Amino acid sequence: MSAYTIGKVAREAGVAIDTVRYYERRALLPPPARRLSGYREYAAEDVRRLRFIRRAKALGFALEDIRALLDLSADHERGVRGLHARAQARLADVEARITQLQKMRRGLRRLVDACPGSGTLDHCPILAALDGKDQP
Amino acid sequence: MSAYTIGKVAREAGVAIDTVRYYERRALLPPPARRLSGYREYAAEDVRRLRFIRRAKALGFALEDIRALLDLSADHERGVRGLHARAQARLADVEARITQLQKMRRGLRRLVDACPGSGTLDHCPILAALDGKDQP
DNA sequence: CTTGACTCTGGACCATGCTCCAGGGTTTAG
DNA sequence: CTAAACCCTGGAGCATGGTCCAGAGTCAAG
Repeated sequence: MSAYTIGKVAREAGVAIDTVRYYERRALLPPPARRLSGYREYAAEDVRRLRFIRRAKALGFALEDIRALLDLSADHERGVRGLHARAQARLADVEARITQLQKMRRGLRRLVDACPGSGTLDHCPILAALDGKDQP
Repeated sequence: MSAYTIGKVAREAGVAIDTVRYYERRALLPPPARRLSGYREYAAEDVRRLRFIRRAKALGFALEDIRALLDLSADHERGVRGLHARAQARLADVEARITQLQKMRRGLRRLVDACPGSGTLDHCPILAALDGKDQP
């Protein structure tokens, strides 16, 4: 069992040292073992966990969500079901965003194409792109 | 021209009153007309603008980005030169966001599809999928 | 052994995007 | 006319997700 210092585990996982301690405070990482000196000691498992957190963050999960994901991953009763549901919810959200952004892209494209120089269209296609009745 | 009070415009757009004033400070909304009493007076256009802001925010745009988009549309309406280039820059930004979200979608789909939603954690690939060597 | 790199704690600080408050004045329904 | 509902300003406070710091102790290479 190679043991990592906080600096090592941070480098391996690609995050800042302060971030590691911050995640510990936020309970995304369990309180690590300590040397007699008080130095934190991490294991390879923690590197994996940190990478998991980083990737989940990149997928748009909030830290609280990620904590929930990690908790579920340790829960043999409801773990799998919960993970599946949460990933699906996140997926639905991402798909909705893509749809909206595509609308905005159409609006911007029209703007770019339609006014090579100047000339006024009465209605701006950008605002119109996201127009619509109200239940976002 | 029906005029809206700040409370009305906020309700119509689905945001808080304080948020409207905050957006004014951040120049996402132009300084509105005032009554003699000092009360702000808004028009239907402002409701539209606020809704746009809300939706753009839901898409993950920062307020600064949204301000840029709004400036673009305002400049469009008054035929300002240089619009074309800026619109193209915004378009590139939106396209980058779409690409990024599509990546997320692929990642999430892999998780959702691969996970049966039942069974034991050892068979749930979500954790495994978020694991792995490092090149995010 | 010394020196430079590393780690500890607790708390301050940052940017973003609100949200709330006090202590006023204004509007409007009845 | 009056009470309830609304609006004003300026500034403080909050949640998120970190980031930085001082002042002190620890570790490892040479």
